[in-house]
Amino acid sequence: MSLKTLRQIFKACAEDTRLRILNILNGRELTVKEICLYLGISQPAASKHLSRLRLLRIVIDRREGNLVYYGLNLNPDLPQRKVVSFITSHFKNVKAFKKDNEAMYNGKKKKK
Amino acid sequence: MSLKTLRQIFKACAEDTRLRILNILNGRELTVKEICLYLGISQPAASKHLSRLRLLRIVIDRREGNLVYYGLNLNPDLPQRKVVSFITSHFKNVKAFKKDNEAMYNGKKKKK
DNA sequence: ATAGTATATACGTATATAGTAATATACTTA
DNA sequence: TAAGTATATTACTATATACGTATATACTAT
Repeated sequence: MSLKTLRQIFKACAEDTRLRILNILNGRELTVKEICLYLGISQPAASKHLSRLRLLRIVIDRREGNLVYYGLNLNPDLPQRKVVSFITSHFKNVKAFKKDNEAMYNGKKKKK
Repeated sequence: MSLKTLRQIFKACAEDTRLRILNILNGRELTVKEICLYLGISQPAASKHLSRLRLLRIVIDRREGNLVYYGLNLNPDLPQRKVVSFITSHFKNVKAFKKDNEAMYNGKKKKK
């Protein structure tokens, strides 16, 4: 693999909102609207971050009528999968991740 | 750990030169000058990248007379150590890394 | 102290990108 | 068809940062 690819993957993960997106997408598919709701971010912001992650094949999208579902790209051959698995498995104790998970299970925007 | 810390660590690793520095520092200490030589970069560039890695405690420095030796921070409790170990263990096949390793063993600036 | 070597910092410039607001597109339903 | 909902894109602004040049600091040796 190329240095450029490795750098791009790390860069894509080197941002708060995108890290939070990767965390809540771990193990499930979510629509853009749900992502906005759980993370408390605007729709264009979510869409732009998701676009970036999608272009790098870190996430994959699937349209179903009106909705677009996003999920982690689980292809085991891809280096991006390695990075995402690394994040989701080694950094579960990040406070912001825990909060987002709670917001997700409550099905509403996080309070604090 | 905080989201900010995680993001900063990833950001610090999301750059070609810094990735290359982490690769050649794996398993050894090098002076700034050696790093410049092996990677073919200017001294201020090396110094600035090293400064950034040092502030995040990804690398540690040790002055010996005129020289400053840099090495990876091997403290096993630090999350930054996890990230660096992940990079050095999972991405050995990056072409640029192999070239840099050859340049290092030849003790001179990489040719191509 | 002076000169020489190694390293760090400051400054200007160029580029990337995160955020917001507005608009555009895709699809559904009436 | 028109209206409504979901998503994507564009245009703008602000901030971050990578790079080169020049300069400053730290140390050694004479």
